[in-house]
Order: sequence, then structure tokens, then C-alpha cells
Amino acid sequence: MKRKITLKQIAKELDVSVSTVSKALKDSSEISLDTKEKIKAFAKLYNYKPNNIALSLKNRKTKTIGIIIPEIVHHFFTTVISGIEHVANEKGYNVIICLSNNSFDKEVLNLEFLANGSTDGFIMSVAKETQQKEDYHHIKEVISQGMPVVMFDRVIDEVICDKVVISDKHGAFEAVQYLIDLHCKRIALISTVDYVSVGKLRTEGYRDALMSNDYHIDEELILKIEDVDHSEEKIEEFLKNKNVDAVFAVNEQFAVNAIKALVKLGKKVPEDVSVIGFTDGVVSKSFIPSLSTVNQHGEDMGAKAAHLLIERLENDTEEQSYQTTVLDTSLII
Amino acid sequence: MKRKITLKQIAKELDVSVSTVSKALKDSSEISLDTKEKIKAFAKLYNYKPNNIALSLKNRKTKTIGIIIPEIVHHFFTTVISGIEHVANEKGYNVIICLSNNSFDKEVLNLEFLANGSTDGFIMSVAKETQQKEDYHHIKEVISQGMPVVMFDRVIDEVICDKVVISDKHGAFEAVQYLIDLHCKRIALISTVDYVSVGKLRTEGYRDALMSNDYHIDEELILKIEDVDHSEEKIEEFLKNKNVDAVFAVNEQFAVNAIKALVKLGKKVPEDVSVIGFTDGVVSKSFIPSLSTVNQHGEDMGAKAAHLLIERLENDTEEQSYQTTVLDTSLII
DNA sequence: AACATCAACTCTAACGTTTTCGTGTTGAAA
DNA sequence: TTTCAACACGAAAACGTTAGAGTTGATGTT
Repeated sequence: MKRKITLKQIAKELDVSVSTVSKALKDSSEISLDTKEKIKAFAKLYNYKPNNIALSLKNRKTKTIGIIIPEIVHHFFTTVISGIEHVANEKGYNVIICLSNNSFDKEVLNLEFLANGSTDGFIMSVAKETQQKEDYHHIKEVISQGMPVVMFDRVIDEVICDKVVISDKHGAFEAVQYLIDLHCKRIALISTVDYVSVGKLRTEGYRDALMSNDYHIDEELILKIEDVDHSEEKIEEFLKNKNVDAVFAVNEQFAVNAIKALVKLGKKVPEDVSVIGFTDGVVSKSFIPSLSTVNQHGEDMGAKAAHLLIERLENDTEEQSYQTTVLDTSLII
Repeated sequence: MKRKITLKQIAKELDVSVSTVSKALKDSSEISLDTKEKIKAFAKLYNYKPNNIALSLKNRKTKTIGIIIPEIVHHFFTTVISGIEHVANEKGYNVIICLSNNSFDKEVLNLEFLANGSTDGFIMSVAKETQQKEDYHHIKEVISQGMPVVMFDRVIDEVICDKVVISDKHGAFEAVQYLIDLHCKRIALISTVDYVSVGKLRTEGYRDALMSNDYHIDEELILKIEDVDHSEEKIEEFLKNKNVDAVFAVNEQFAVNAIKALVKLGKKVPEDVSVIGFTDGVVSKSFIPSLSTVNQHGEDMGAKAAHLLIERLENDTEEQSYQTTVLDTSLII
């Protein structure tokens, strides 16, 4: 087992000083051609690569960005990660991923840990529990320490930093408008509870669309689901006897469950009931019957977030002009 | 903007030496109670947290494990990551994820970069291109430098290290046996090209099952797909005029495409043709018509891999007894 | 001969920790 | 009064790297 070689070892071996080796490998003009070549050859032979940790310590930057998300087994988040990773790599950055599992405590721990030298900045989507508690001191803390943070998807208005979101409200509006254009009369909404910002915004879009078409908003047709684990039964229960002719679901799981329930209730989709859902695209793409969806462009979102973060990391011109980028959704029929 | 505080700053502020501060915070008996309390209070006030990078450099271990996978927008891999992350976190490790995008070059780059101090060890599934080239020098290199590597899913026999795989062959065997038990006569196989080890193994399981039931192996019923991007057309083309009554697909995408093609050809699934696929579970779970699948237990796989790696990291008792853990698949009807 | 110039190095400090080995001050036993 | 341990702390090295400030010896200039 040959341990990785260091500058010191090379220096000793060739009987020069460490700094000579360092400079030679950087092609410094201070070192003679002869010596440079000798050192380079030796370094190549022993496959010398500088130690990142030492460099990080010296330069006070790690060239890695931390991603903190609620969960990873979720297609939307993976597309975002993919987008981030792509541009990060292009710019010479690595990504380190931590999962909060939607737990506030774990989010705090992760953030604190990574903030102690491990990363140069963060891209994050906050945990559900955090939104619920409305406690953002940990995020504000790292920002005040000079670490750039970019939030995406579930963003917090109270925290001032760069943000990337989709136009939840507008996307929902469009989707519901589409249903209205199909002459649907009784359009149900299946949403999450309101402290999840996306649920709230999409609900607003739903209401706006109905209102601007002079529809009456029937609160009976709105379902808010708290416990995601038992959504299937809840949705089935809800759709029974409601006699809806359209369903708008704020996420993919709800949409799928709605279709299942409708089929169980003897309805045909999309003949009897139209279903449309906010989604990330994977299930619906290969779904039979096909499901119309609002695409969230996760990849673009990640890419944009990464660009924003890196921009801030590389231009430490203390500009305080934080921006919120709103990405459009698109309806896939 | 208050930068993170360091030992040195605390020392200066309280007019003691750096070592005193360090010791005090570690509750060393060398330091008087008075001083300790004073220092601790000050540290707490300023929210002192040791710098990970400095610790990593000093201890020559980073407490992070590197994950290198072909892609992340793939449910199976995310479940594996989730499994890894879970046990890693439990044991005080972080994970840093790199994507090879199935490119050999990127895999090499990632591995080399992370091996230079950024991680203590690796959990990886090799890129398709790497399997194709059969060039594993980069992996052998890091192993020879004393970095533990655990391979999962797509493993390489030539590289000696810990491995976690599912019983591909056995899983395929069971699936095909299941189809045979349903009295299917013409069972098609849709597989990948043979250099992808899983494709090869699952094909073997298919053959074995047929053979041990005295079926004739009709090469006409075997499709090997090279170009995943155009699999849909290929599969449709293939299934036309084959008059099969069952399809066994080595992955989820192929299974879904097969069903689509069959439906297009006027067949009913599962009445006319039974379809069963190796999968990761997300699409099939909410798929209509329901699809029978071979579950790969990604979460368990990740957890096992992480356990193996951490075990090796913490017991540097140079035992060379590498093990290959074979996880069972299970058939979900 | 005295001095400046220059090439080709080496030294040192620094990044933030931890840890080993001092060292000066007590108080008490001899 | 000497001797010595216990106590409370400080100095320095180490991890691997880089950059700026020194050092050396040779050559060139007047």
C-alpha cells in the first residue's frame, strides 16, 4: 500500500526544499528549467496530486457547495441535484448532499456541520418541519457568517438571500384554466396544508382561476392533506359522492392516488373526470392512462441556483442585491 | 458580517494561549476550573465550532464518504443513496456525491479528485462506459493507496474490494419461473448488451429458468438493447409478430415500454401477455395496469454498503478478507 | 575593488487544530 | 532552607500547501 505522496516527500527525495517543489509544479519562473523538469518528472511518476484539504485550509475555500434537501427519493429533487451538479462541475465545484428528512433538528445539524469549513455556500430547500416551526435562525446564522445561501422550491420570505422558485400560483392558475376551458364544472383541489408554501400558493392559483372565470368556490371541493402517508384513503373518502368532473392535485402522488380512487369508484379517466397534477414528470410520463401535468423544470431550477451561488462566491463584491428568480412551469397535456 | 471565530481569537481575547483554549474546551484536567468555565462561556457566547477542514488535515481523516454513481435521476440509485446516508449519518459521517454520467473520464476525474483528501472511502457503482472499456486502473489505484472502496450493483470482478450485489441471476430465475408457472409458453427477454454485468446475469437467470423447465431457448425471443434512448421503438419493432405471451424485462424502462408497445399492438396486459420487470419500484407501484416486478431493495443495499465501508474505515486492522454480500430480491406481484 | 544585479534557490509564516513536552509557581515534606 | 511533586499553563510541532521575503553565489559594471 503506497500512501499518497506529498510535496515534502518529493522535496526530500530530490534534495530540494518544499517550496521549490511547489513552485516548480506551478511552473514558476523562479525555478530553473532543469530543476523544474526533474521535479515534474518525479511528480508525474509518483502521481502527485495536491491535497485538497490542505488547499482548502490555506485558501479558506473548499470549492464545494452544500445541498440540503428534505429527501432524495423524490424525482423532483434528483432533477434539481442533477442540474446543480452539472453546472457545479463545469465550474470546478463539488457537491456534498445532506438530507434533512424533513426534520428541523437534522437540518440545523447539517447546516451547522457543513458551515464549519466544509462548504463555501449552500443550496437548500427547507424541511417541512422548519416551515411549520417558522424558526430560521440557523439559516440566518450561516448567512450572517458570510456564507451565500440560495433557496429553491420551498423558500422562506423572511430569510433574505437569492431564491429560485417556480411560479406556483401561475402554474396552478394555468392548469385550472385549462380544465375550465375543457368545460369542467366541478373542479376539485387536492392540496397540502397551508404552511407548506407551495401548497398555499398553488391553492391561491386555483382560487384565482376559478374566480376570474366567475366560478363559485365550493370549499367542499377542496381537500387539504396533512398526513401524506395516508393520503390514499383520504383522497378516496373525499372523492366519494363529490361527483366532480375534474381534479387538480398539487403533487404527483396526490394525482396518482386520485386517479386510482376514481377508477375504483367506477369513473373513467380522462373521459369522465379530467385529472391534472403538479409533478416532476417521471411517473406521469409512463402512466397509463396518461396524466396531464404541470412540469416544474427541476433541472433548470438546479442549474439556475448553482449559477446564482457560484456567481456570489466568485464575486465577493459585497453587493447586497439579492434576487428571486421565477421559473415558468409548462403544461404537458 | 461576523466571520466564524477561531481558537486563536478566543485565546487573544481572553489573554491565554491557544492550547489552553483547546484544552479547556475539551475539558482537559490540565486546566483549572476557573479558566475552563471562563473559556467555555466565551466560546458558547460566540458560538465557537471547530473548523472541520483543520480537523481533517490534522487527523488525516475527513469523516465523509464519497459516492460515485452513474446518474442520480434514477429511483434505484436514490434509494441506495438514502440507505447510505442514513447509516452514514448515524455513524457521524457525511456523504459527498459525484455523478459520472456514465462517462469513464468523468468517473476517473471524480475519483481522483475525491481521493486527494476529500473522502475517507468510496461507495460506487461504475459507469457503463467503464465496464465497456474494462479499464479499472483508477479504482485499483485508490484502493492501493489505502482507501476502502465498496462497490454495489454494477460491480467488477477484477477489482478486489467489498461488494454488495443483488442476486441478479436468481432474481431473474425466479421471475421467469413465475411466468412459467403461469403456463406462459413464449417468454420474451428484453435485456441490455452483455457488457453491462447486470444485463448479462439476468439473461443467464432467464436462460437457466427456461432450461431447467425443459423449455427450448428461442434466440428470436431475446432482444438486446444497446441504445437506451431509442429503446421504445426497438421494443415495439421487436414485439411485433413475435406472438409472445410473456415478457421479462431487465429494467423498469424496458418493462414500461414493452407494456406500451403491447397495448399499441392491441394486446391486453396482463390478460393476453404477462409482463414482469426488474425495477426500483416507483413507477410500477402506481402503474395502471399494475406491473409485477423484481424488487431490488436499494435502501438495504446502500445501508449494507455503508456498514461495510465504515467497518473498514474504523478497524484498520489490515484484514484482507473482502466480502461480497448478496442481497435477495423479492417478487412483487 | 566595491557594489549592484540577477538567477536560483531556501526560509518563514500562515490556514486552524491537537498534542507532546516543557516551565514557572506553589505548597509541603524532609 | 532545600527538594520535589502537583498544578496551571505556554511553546512548538505537526497535518500539506502556498506566497512573499530572504539568502547565496556568480556575473557584470564602473
